[in-house]
Amino acid sequence: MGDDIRRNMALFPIGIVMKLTDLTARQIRYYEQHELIVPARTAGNQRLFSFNDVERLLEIKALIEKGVNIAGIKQVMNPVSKESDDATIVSEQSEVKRKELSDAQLHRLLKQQLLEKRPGQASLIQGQLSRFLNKR
DNA sequence: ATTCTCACA
DNA sequence: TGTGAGTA
Repeated sequence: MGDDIRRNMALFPIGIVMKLTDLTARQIRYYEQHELIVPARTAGNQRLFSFNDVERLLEIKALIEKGVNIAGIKQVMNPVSKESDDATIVSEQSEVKRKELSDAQLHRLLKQQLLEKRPGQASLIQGQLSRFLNKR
């Protein structure tokens, strides 16, 4: 799997992930505390999430809605894999260029991401995707 | 304007 | 989990 790195590239800040997953910042940080996700951090201690993180959050959200608690989710979900954690922080550039990335290049990545996922989960993601793209 | 940690009338 | 405080 080559583009595995791309899936683990830390791209977006918590604000975008909130719109992407419909979770509150509180919840996202809470799940991180319980090691359900391990987002990367910028030099300024800002969280940077990857597609993997977002997908995991969507899975977590689905389970939570089914009444599963943190303990249960930890068992159902594979504990954050080995060194596959975000080592590549894509952001941390000039403000302007950062927005360029999260607009043009992001669309390209999102498209690829959707193509590689199975129809079932892909549609699930597209739902969140629409809301994300309608941000302004 | 955003995000972060901490703490609880 | 929400939310406000005080930062970076």
